[in-house]
Amino acid sequence: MVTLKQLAKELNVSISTVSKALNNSEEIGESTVKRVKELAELYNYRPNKVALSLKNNKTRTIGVIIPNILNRFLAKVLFGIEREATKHGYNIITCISNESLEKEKESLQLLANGSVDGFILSVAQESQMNNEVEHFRKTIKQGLPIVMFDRVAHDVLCDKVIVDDFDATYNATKSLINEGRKHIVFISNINDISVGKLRERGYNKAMLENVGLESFVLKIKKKDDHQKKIKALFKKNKNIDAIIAADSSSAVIALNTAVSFGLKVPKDISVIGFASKSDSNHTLPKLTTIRQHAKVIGAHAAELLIKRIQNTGAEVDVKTKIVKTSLVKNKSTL
Amino acid sequence: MVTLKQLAKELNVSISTVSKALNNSEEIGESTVKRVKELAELYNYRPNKVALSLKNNKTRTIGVIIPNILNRFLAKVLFGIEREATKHGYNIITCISNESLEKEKESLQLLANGSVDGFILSVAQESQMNNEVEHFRKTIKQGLPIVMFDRVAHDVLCDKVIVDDFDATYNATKSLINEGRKHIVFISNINDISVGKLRERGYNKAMLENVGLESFVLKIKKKDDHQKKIKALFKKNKNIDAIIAADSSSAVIALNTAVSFGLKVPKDISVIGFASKSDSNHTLPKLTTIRQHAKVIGAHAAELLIKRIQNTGAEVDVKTKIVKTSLVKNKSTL
DNA sequence: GTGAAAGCGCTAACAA
DNA sequence: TTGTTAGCGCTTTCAC
Repeated sequence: MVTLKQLAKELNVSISTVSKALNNSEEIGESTVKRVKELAELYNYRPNKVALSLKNNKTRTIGVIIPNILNRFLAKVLFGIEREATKHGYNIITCISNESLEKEKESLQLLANGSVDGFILSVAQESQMNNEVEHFRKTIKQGLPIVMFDRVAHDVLCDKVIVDDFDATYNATKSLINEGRKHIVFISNINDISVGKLRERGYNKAMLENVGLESFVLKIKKKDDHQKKIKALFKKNKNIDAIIAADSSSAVIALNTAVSFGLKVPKDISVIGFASKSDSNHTLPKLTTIRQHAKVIGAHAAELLIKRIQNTGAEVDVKTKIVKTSLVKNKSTL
Repeated sequence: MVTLKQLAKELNVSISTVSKALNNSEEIGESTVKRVKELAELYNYRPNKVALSLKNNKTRTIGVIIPNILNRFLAKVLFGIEREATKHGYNIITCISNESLEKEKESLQLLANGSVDGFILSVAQESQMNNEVEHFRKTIKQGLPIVMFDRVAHDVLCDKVIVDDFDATYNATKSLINEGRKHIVFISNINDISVGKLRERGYNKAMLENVGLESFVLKIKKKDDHQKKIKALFKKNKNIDAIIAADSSSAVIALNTAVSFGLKVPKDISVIGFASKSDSNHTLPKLTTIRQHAKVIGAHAAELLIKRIQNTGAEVDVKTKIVKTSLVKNKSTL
């Protein structure tokens, strides 16, 4: 990499002259500016990012801590973050907590050494289960803002971007009830995390509001054989006529299992699930889904963080942005 | 963030004393070391990463350029990279090229300003289609090593990690032939990229080797309705008894379509596809898959890059590592 | 055993 | 109009 020093030497001017010329300072003479710019162009000069970071005490880099990159929703949020960040001239350093509290803490600490200007994260399952939030507070106290999305720690004061999980499941369940479904089962593979619980509550509320309907919740644990559990459900309960799934795996497996059991979807049974467009394009019939607009969530998170980074001093109140889900009706419901 | 300067001031010693004490230099007196370390601990001192990077002209950061984060395989490789990098004390800056040559170039250029010590990347579709490699060469010439994985540019001199695409499809096709299948269709959604072409060739070779068998390739384009195309295939060709898919979408859709057409899988028809474990767990019957060991690929790529970064000067020959796929037989084949 | 000073690449206040 | 200097945080050589 060429440096200002080398350019200066070759041009027989001082370093600061070169710097100013490149930054279009009014101070420098026209001809000098031209000479400098030409040489810089020739050598493809780029200001050293590290030096700038040190000078400005700003890295223009965001730390993103994701619990699981193989989760389609989270990957999509990351995509949204990356795009928005790039638009504003920020890079992202990605860490994967792997749902582990320890790794989450480490990543936070490691990047809080001047590597990043702030964080965007979704809380690891383990952290949520243990209700551990001190590491977040500590980071914020150090002057590094955090924006949480999806799985947030409600008792940490910071910007948040969340989904209307409760309402989404409530409304989806109601739409199943309106179809005339009586035996609606809620299946969830994510009961340990905040959003999973919210979704269950939304379902329960809708069911409770309708006399004669009884809640029926099937919780899948990580170690369970997902397919087996759902097959067993169908075997034991022949009268199930609707499924609402809190996660895409449960939704897809439930739909495919129903089909393989000879049930007609959606005639005999409806299926709705939190899932992506791609999930719904892979099933036959196409799955009716609750879409979370992951990319939008990512973009909002990035935007909130960047605003906060650039507003240090001006103590703005923390914001919680709710990104509404959409119920996209496909062929797995009436 | 606390700096050495602040610690030095508070302790009434010089900055260099503090620095040496923290780095366990023999020069410094025992008691001083103790005092320094205690205060550093108290203030939770961490050496500023940016300053170190500037000093050492090394960032301990890897630039990763991924064409598409929503592709499960690529996401998994990223996971592998992140894990290996973290193990070696490296961070990763992730850029998503979105299959665009322009974005790929930009990311490369942007990060070549001192932000990273090297790159790991998989070539964007557009770059492969246009056979554009100059930006890679330029980056390498600038002294920033590149490791390519999966979709590689064969005529760029750099380390590579690839999959045995040709052999994998060849062998998988042979295993279908050995099952007694006669009408084996190859479906691909990735015919524009290098690996897609290799996979097709492997299939063709196996078919050509067996008299009486005829190649039948169905190419899906990005803008096509994936489900419709595959449905039409089954409608027009009632005698298809095996599918081999170059990508997971095609595999999953083919399997589900076959089932919905009343075909018994695997009695009437076998399905094999390049796919992940999770894909195969979502279908009924479970999909027989060609596994690419994405995490291993990521880990190898990171390892290769880090070795090369740390070996500057010692001009090691470029390596191409082939990570063998495994054919995991599930219930969609005999 | 401790400190001063230089230097990594850059910007900006100040001097000339 | 151009140059000198200091400083961002750190390490390291050299002096004391």
